[in-house]
Amino acid sequence: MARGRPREEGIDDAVREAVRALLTESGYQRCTIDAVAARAGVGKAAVYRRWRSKAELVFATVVHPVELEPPSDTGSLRGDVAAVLEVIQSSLDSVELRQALPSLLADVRADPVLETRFGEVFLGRERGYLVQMLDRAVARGELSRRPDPALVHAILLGPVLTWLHLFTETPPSSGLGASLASPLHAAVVALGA
Amino acid sequence: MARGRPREEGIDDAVREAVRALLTESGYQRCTIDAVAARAGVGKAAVYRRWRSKAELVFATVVHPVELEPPSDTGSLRGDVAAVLEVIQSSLDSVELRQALPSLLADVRADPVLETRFGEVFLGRERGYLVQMLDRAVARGELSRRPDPALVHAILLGPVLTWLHLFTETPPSSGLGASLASPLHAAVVALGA
DNA sequence: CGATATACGGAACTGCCAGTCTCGTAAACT
DNA sequence: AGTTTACGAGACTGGCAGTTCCGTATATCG
Repeated sequence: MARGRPREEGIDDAVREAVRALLTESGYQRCTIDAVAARAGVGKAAVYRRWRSKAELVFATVVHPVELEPPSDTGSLRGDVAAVLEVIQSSLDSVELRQALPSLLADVRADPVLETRFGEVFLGRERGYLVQMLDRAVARGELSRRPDPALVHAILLGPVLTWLHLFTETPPSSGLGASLASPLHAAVVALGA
Repeated sequence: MARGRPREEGIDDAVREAVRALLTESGYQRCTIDAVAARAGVGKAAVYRRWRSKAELVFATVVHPVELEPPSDTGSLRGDVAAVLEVIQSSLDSVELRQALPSLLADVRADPVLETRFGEVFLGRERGYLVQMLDRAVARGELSRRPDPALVHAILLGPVLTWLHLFTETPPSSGLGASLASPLHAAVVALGA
């Protein structure tokens, strides 16, 4: 049984909401813990009682809750690739995440615990889905052998990530995922030929 | 004519060398200006007289000097794509740059002047070369129309960048650029069909 | 009931680091 | 000789992450 005064309900959500608002309004650097606590109407200690660091708080707020649904079996590799690209893109294009990502990645890289968790939560899960997708394609006879999943991962995730975080221009009107689906399908096919 | 005591020769190089050493040994965060100045046997003022900020110093040390040579005309789109991938990869896989890039990108994003210069130096030049490559392919009849250069840029740069900065695993033994050449050539062909 | 354990907001405090400024001195120009 | 700018050294400012302490509130255990 839990001893002492229990954690107050609602503080977790209030803090996370404050983080999202401040990230959107001011970006990662000016989203300070003091500002977050003030905005949430909470003491700093209550924040640090729940998350070990700013990076962990932001990670838990904007990355962890992203539910990567397993992309459904669309019946063809082409359809599966298009679906995966949509999932990847939609998981990356929230305003908060685009604001936070460069600095967050830097901080995550500096914290071994967070780096491991990032690898598992973000990359590992996505990689697993890709393996399923590739195995289905092999079973259908669309690929003669299963290509290196890491290469496929880089080929599908890389262009989306790079566009959203390095390029300043707006994505093509048809949508980034849609524009990439056809060429990247061809790339995967070439890898598995 | 220059008034007053002239800048001392060699300080620029000594500082840049100290930056490279400290980035390699300790990473961006612990590569502090105090440490750089001490290592170079120089006062902090001499550093700030030459570069406006830490981000600008690191940028000038590890990004600016990267000479992106125009990829030569290999006679085929396939060869050109392979050559471009090699240039991109080799411009990104120095130890210092891999250590610095996440934090450097975050700092560059926060400084409008640097962000503009980064876009011109790094992205703009590369983009120009891609346009030349695509125009040659169209002239040869390998592509029926010139695809959106920004999409091609994302497709070629994205996988390399993502692998080097997000993935912890080592590149395939044949080399990252070589492994990506064939599938990404297929992607470009699909885009320009 | 009282003792204990944990939570709360508020605020003071530490430590690190980027960036600025000052001092005494040196090296060029006019 | 006088002016201007550079130099190393080091003091200083300011912002922010993270810690600690205070007075208080709320739970369980005996």
